[in-house]
Amino acid sequence: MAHREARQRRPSIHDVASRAGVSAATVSKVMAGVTTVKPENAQRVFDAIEQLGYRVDPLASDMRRAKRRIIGAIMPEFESEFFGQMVTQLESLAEQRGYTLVAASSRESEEREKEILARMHDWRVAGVVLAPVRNEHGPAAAFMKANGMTGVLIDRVLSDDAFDTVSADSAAASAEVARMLVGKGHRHVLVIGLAEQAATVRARLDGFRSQALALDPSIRIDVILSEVSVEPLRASLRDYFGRGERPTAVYSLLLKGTLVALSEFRRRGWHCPNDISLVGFDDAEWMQVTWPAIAAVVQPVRQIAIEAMNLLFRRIEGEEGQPTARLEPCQVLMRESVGSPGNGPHSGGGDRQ
Amino acid sequence: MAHREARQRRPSIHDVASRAGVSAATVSKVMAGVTTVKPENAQRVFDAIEQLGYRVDPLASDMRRAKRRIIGAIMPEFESEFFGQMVTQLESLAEQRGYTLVAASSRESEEREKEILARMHDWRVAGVVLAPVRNEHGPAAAFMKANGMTGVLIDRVLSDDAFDTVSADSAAASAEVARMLVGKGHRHVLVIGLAEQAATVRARLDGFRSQALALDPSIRIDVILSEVSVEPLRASLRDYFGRGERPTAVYSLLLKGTLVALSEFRRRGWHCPNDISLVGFDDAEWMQVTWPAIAAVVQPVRQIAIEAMNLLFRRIEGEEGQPTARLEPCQVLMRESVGSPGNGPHSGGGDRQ
DNA sequence: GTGAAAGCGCTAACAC
DNA sequence: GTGTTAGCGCTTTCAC
Repeated sequence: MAHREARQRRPSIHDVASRAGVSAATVSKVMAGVTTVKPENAQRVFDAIEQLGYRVDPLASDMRRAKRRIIGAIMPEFESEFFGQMVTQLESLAEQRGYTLVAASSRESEEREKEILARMHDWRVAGVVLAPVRNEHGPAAAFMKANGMTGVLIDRVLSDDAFDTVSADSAAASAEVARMLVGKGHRHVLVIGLAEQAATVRARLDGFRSQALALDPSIRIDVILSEVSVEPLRASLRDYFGRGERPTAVYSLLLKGTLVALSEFRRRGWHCPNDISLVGFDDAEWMQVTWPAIAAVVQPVRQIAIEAMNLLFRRIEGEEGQPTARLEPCQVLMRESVGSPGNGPHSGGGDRQ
Repeated sequence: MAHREARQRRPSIHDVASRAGVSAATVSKVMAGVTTVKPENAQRVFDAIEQLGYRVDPLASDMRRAKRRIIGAIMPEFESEFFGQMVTQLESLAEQRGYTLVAASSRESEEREKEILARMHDWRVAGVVLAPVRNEHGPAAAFMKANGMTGVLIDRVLSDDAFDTVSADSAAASAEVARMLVGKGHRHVLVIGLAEQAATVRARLDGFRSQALALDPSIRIDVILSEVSVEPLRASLRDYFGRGERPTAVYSLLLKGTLVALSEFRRRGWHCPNDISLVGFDDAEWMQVTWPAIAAVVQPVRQIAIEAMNLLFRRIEGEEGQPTARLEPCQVLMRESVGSPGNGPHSGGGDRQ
């Protein structure tokens, strides 16, 4: 590596060309790996590149090409482990194919989601991985459709007539949760979630309910779905318990719900699993270190990312055909927050920790 | 909005120009807000833009300009709340100034960090916000320096002779933690951390130690610093407690350490704060819902992001002068995990829950 | 095998 | 006031 006290203008392909005594076109060919270049010249080009520390300008390069080697990723938020991992995976997969990932957060706003998409369209990204705020029927997907963008929908989606979709198999996971809870003897379960993310929540709910009822038709399943945000959910929950409802287990359909449930338990001095059991959709690192550890459904982030990118690149490369709707299997992690009812439920919040 | 069944080529500035009956240059001027354009023509341009749904191609635009309106952000990871929030903030601040943020994760690897930086350099980003894996003396900062890139260093940094730095005032926060713990009567405290992130950890450690010793010179402060990763820390901690060491409080200098401490407590059946107190650097959402809630130092993410972007843009706009080293104040959130020693320490892990 | 020429979509001088 | 010209740095025919 030559020691360049670099400042100002970086060497361009023409600098390399003149130093190697060839034309810019030849340099471009050498870099593209075209074999028809005389080995001797190729070597001189490589030498010049090395000496100058030359690197192609991806912008200029993309400018000329048909497709730009940029993938856009739109997530509802960056703050959670799930989407953090997702972006990390997507970034790495995009890189592997020589693409740059440009990630943006819609901050749980459909309006912003559409704006971001418009901006990505301006950038003429080759493809988009969209994790919609709500579901596949939002304005963002419509925008993509209307503008002929190529993309894949992930996470809060079930299936779409225009785009491939990839998400966790929530229904199957929920069914497994049902089997576990019923198996442990629970016959009164509260399910909490956010109605806004309609399709996915429905799947999780139905998966749980049908399996639970199949196992024991007399089981009682209460459901609290908050419309938009998490705070109303907290209020409803507080109200629900305040009315004297005493399910033996709570299944939260989303991470924030798990947090809310825990804090409400805490408020009442209930402990898991003696006073009540808890399972949450979505795992988090802290769940295995709390007292007790919280049982959770682990989403296959990596699988979703890999599958999404595979599908996306297939479309980018021009593959036609009906959109597919993939469901990747989850893993249910049993932990101590789930026990059998009757081992001292609601023993009165003995306040030892 | 005209209903365009968009496919293939988007309208270019020339399409707008010909439709408006002016030249491309005029369109460009109108969009740039130049006032010397005849109002009538300006109007026709606006109309054409609207009818065609025209939007500038930022790539092409940046291509021609001197500086590209792209800011690179490099974080050690995306999975934690802290960096997730940071990216969200940075993205929003960049947008406000008409820039696009391209975020990348170095995945805690200095080697990868340098590669990413090289790629950002290829992109000719206007500036970089770098949260280094280790500290300001790593290869990434050196690369930036050698290539005359403009940037700001954040988080795991103290000060630098080439770049502005912004980080949380760990020392002051740690001093406050010391005041609190000593104030509660703790005279034997274990501090845990990662040695790799040298400078910041030192600052936190020194801040704590000097304040604690100032308050009570006889206080005993044990320190466990794992070299590189968190797992050895767990082993050391297990060993430490296994030897029969019984501090009345633990101060973890990093989030993962807090998790490790909790899980080790748990393994031994200890509960906070009765058996041992715990404070961690870095807050997380779950910490307020566990039993008990975990006391934590909250980093001023937003302030750091704002300050970093201010400094960065000032440099981008050509401001010269000595690099500054900013420290933003933290907030110490007292929660139930901290109590007074002697209220039943090590009472023997009564295994309720 | 290689280079000249054209041009991706835009903006900035500089004429007119 | 506005259009012409000349690129930004690259890739891609298409002659030679």
